[in-house]
Amino acid sequence: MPELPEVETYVRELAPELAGRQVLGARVNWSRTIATPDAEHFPGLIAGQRFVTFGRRGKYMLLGLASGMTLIVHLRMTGHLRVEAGDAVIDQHTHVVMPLDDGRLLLFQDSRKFGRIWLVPDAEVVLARLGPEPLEDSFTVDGFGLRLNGRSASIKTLLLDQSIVAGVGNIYADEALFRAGILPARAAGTLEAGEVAALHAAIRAVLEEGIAKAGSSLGKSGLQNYVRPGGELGGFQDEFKVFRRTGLPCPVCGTPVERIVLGQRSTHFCPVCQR
DNA sequence: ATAAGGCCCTGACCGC
DNA sequence: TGCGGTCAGGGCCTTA
Repeated sequence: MPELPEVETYVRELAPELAGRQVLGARVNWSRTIATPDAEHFPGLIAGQRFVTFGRRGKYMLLGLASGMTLIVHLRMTGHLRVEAGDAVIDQHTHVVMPLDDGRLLLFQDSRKFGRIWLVPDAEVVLARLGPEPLEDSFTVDGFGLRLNGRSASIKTLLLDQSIVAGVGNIYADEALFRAGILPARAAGTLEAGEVAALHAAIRAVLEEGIAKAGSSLGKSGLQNYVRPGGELGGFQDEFKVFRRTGLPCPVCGTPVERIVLGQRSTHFCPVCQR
């Protein structure tokens, strides 16, 4: 699943491909992909726009345009944004086709159709609910602790809440909780100060390691939820300690990794190393 | 305000 | 081999 490290990799690797390129127009094959404006008006509004800046906020890709507008892309589960040759085959999963001024095509593909695209004058309107960026100074131990204080929901559930901290998804939540030695089912408000600090540090560590490995590529047999824009796989899936390792030995103590469901999400942990 | 559950989607997988 | 049922899950929505 594209989470913060995967989206960061996307932005870094797409930037050199798109910098200075102009979009000539768009064909929308699945209208719900376009969140803002509506799919009918999107082609006219994107035509003539030129990419100048590249950023990320949480799991949102921010493609800044010379007009001052921002093309925002959220890949959700299975979205892919890639630049391909002008004669590339447009398959049934390609929901938006944007020809570029160099003859290539910017494609948005998404088999699950959960991904969304916005073209807006003010990106903040779309991003308003997001909590702090975990790798920036605005994400502090104290602020994190305040957000968890008094909450009865499980810490795992709150790590997935993008208003608590932006960019953490199911993979990095489980891996961060393992590294911090905290059981995912713990009520968030019961974490002690030392545990909050350990989790804060673990979140940063797993995200940074994820970025260094260009993200996590996983998928059931062949179908990858995430591949880098150029088609290569990420490498962080080989570093998982607990995620999707149910029944396999904990790399620290050898106890079989357990799986439970929290907040309707698969959750993996070591019952001995995590307390 | 918080917590819990449903919904959107489709490909992979499982059991019969 | 074919087929129906189940699972995966990010973010948003509704309900209590």
